[in-house]
Amino acid sequence: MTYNEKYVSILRQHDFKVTLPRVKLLEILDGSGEPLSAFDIHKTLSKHGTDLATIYRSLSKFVEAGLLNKIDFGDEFSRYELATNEHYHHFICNECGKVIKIHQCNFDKLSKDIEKVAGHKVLSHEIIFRGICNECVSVASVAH
Amino acid sequence: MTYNEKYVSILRQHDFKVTLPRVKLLEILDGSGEPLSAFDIHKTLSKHGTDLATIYRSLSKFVEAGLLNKIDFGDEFSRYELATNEHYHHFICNECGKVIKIHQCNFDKLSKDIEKVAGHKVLSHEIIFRGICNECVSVASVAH
DNA sequence: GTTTGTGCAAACTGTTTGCAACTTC
DNA sequence: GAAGTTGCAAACAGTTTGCACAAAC
Repeated sequence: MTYNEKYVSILRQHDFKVTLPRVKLLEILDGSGEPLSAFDIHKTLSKHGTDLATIYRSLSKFVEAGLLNKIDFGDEFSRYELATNEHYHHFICNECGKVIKIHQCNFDKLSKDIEKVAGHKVLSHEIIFRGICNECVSVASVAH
Repeated sequence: MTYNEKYVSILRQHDFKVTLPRVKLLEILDGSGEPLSAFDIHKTLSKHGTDLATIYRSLSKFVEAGLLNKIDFGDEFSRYELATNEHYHHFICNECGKVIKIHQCNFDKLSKDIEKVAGHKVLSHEIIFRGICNECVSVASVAH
């Protein structure tokens, strides 16, 4: 079987065996602009006969290997996205549920402040913004 | 039965009937410096014969009423804390697991930036810091 | 041929729900 | 006494695990 070379080489680099469920899983996550749940991925992968258990097993191995990030928005399930070098956070639209990347972040300064004032060593931070996305904002203003 | 007047009046203010599980639940959360899970609360309340289901029911009603905040740190369960007017975030120590309130926050500015640049209306934000707390930092430095 | 991954079914864990009995107001 | 709350048991949803077979290297 011949797979998309991009994902094959990612898998090889991490000493993972190359299988259809894994290649497709990476392809799906890479193609999606948003973090996806195991269920989201299963919607597509089940067409190839792939089981949810297999998806969960790959997801957790890939997170462990640093290939994926696991994200928790406080709703029913965890979501996963490809890990990159970019530093960003997530904005969730209250209206449409869309998840948007936010690149603005002034946290180096804030982390240093916390370290100085309280003495805690800050190693990482996650921010979740909630509100109304630009598209839903304009829909609302037209409706009125 | 006679209960701590503080929690009785909170319940009355929100039109909740005053019962032992509810008064004690508020008392436990108020007494704890940290957000607690339903299980944590059950550890104490089960001594009075209170069921986990009752705790979950009260927690979700209280969250809905704005009395409590529900917090998700991405581990197995949700945590709850009394809602206050203070604005703060959470720091989780990687070593001891302690949850510490962080009052520093420069987000009004950042939120305005996001609104200006991307057009999303930011209504709220949650930040989770992770690292090593001041106590664990000093233990580590002594150990070396 | 050894190691690793897979599908299937069953288990597990945090949370929710149906219901009849019981409290609160 | 009407409305809301409780304990118990059973259900539920997302996730994990045991196992025998199969694919990757």
